[in-house]
Amino acid sequence: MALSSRAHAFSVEALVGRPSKRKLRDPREEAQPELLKKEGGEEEERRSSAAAGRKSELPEKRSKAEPLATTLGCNSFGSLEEKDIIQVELQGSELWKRFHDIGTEMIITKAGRRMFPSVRVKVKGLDPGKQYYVAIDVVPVDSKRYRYIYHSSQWMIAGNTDHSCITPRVYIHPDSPCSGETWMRQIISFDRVKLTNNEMDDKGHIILQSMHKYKPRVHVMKQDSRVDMSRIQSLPAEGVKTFSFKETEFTTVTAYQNQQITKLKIDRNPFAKGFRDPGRSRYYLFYILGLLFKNNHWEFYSLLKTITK
Amino acid sequence: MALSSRAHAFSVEALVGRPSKRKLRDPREEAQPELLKKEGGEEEERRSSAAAGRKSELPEKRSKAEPLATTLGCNSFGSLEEKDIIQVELQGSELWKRFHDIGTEMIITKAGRRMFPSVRVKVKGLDPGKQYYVAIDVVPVDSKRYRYIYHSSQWMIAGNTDHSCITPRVYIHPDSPCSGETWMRQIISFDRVKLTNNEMDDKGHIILQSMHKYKPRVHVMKQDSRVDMSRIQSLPAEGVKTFSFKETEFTTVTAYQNQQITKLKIDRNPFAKGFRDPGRSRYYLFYILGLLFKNNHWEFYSLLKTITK
DNA sequence: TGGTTATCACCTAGGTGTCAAGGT
DNA sequence: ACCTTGACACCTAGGTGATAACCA
Repeated sequence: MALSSRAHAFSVEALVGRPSKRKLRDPREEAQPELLKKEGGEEEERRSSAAAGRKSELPEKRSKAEPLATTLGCNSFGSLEEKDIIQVELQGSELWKRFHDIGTEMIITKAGRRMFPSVRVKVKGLDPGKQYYVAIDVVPVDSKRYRYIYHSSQWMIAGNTDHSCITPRVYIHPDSPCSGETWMRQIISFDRVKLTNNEMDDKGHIILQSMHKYKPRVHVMKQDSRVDMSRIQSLPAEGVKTFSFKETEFTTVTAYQNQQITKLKIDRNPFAKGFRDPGRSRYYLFYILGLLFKNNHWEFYSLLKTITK
Repeated sequence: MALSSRAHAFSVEALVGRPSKRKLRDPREEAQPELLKKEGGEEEERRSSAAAGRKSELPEKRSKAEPLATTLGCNSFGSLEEKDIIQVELQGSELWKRFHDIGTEMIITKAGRRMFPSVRVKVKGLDPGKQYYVAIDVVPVDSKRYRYIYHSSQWMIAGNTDHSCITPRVYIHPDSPCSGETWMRQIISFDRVKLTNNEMDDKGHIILQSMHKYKPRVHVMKQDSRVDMSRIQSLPAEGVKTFSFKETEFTTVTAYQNQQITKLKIDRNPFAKGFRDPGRSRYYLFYILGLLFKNNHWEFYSLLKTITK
């Protein structure tokens, strides 16, 4: 029945509170999957010509036609039996770019932490009748370890790391396997992927090292009934189309370094709503209202329940 | 800012409250999947001999060895390439039986309602290296409509219904497809299946008619790469092993009829914890404590937060 | 010093039975 | 008279950044 000292400390803090400095910004983008943005998906390991086409079928808030790299090769999957023009478009790339301009950071924890923003894509050019797996992994951008310099708000190289001996874990999209038709009809979201710094992780999370630069990659694979894809932990050697997006690069951290990143995360991630400034901490609200209901705790509580809904 | 009249009505109700009549019972069973019980899985459409074996490897609270029907047929999947002794055991059948003895009721709603208890099974006898789908559906037990007679606490036949023109929807376990090895290593839970009375449901829920008797069936199917199993809404004609359990029969309702069922659900379903009697309704607790903290709402609130954690 | 960890208050998301109102 | 519906209080489950303690 004793008061938690932590709770009290927290509430005092809340009373002092910082004033609201939040900028007014375009809401949603991450929150509303139905608002699609067109962005370029760049195929990795490009072996064949890539057509840089312009895309503008869908309306955009800020019309920004970006070059869209499409795959036109005919050597994928080791056969010629399909049109073979697979495109992958990043969704919500406006938000990704906003983070990228600051220097995206992703928290990694022992238990596993989701990415925000999450990787969401639309795929085109699949054979509607065929079965595909869609997967994601995260690979190092370089072999450097980084350090954040507060006074200059910059990331500096702080050393070298050899990633070559670790094969990245692959997260297979839970809808896999699924027909090309179904994949193409929906936005493919990897919002449940978790990143961890625990090298002994046994929950299938993606294992990364803190203070390093990485980029997510999206893979599209045709079903191979000889392999139990649902349980593999690394990619098959062939028959895989791989895409990545410059704006999704990030630096792994165990605590945010750049406060602008923190602010943007709080602003956009619904789960961080509790840290958005105005009305921060119900303690304060409760305290003020408490003064108004000195003699009727019952109505006090009822009113609070109603207001804070 | 006005007080919700509903909220007030509810709180008055809470003050009056019913006294606790809850019986002391064995906790968990549904809540703890790691406590396994052995029960008989009875194959439907039995074409071949079934061995009624005794099972007692695992300890039971009330030792109750039940006949376990196993499938020994050799005509499944249209081939002889496997051992073909698939067993399916219902998990948590103690709880199912408790409900069954009263007369299990399942609520169905327009939006879809989960089952409680949920169907959880263990499968044996699969080919570890082969891929399987595991699915569930719910079929009528008879063609009768039922009515609950309060004063006699009994279900009576109230009319006839023709179910013959509707094919039941199938819910494919989200882990499907998966290797026999993986299926056999885990408890297969269908806790996310939802039942609905909305014939126009477009969310893939299982559509049932209220006031009718049904039973869930578990299906085990070998993967057929020619069919996109992930999207089918009805069972394939062949290559399917089907199991059901007498104790999982239930009557569909839109509101519970038998109060013993309500009590047992509240007792066992974690999501109904708010209706367990002692301490029911925080309103009451808040009110009493409010009297003790007449002059310090701040500590009042802090204390409550601590206690109600 | 600089990075990591566990715990916390605060959220989102959604599964319960209750109740009053609606429907047939 | 009996069944259905929708709003609601109350939960479970779990995703956030803040914070302080910890560690090398």
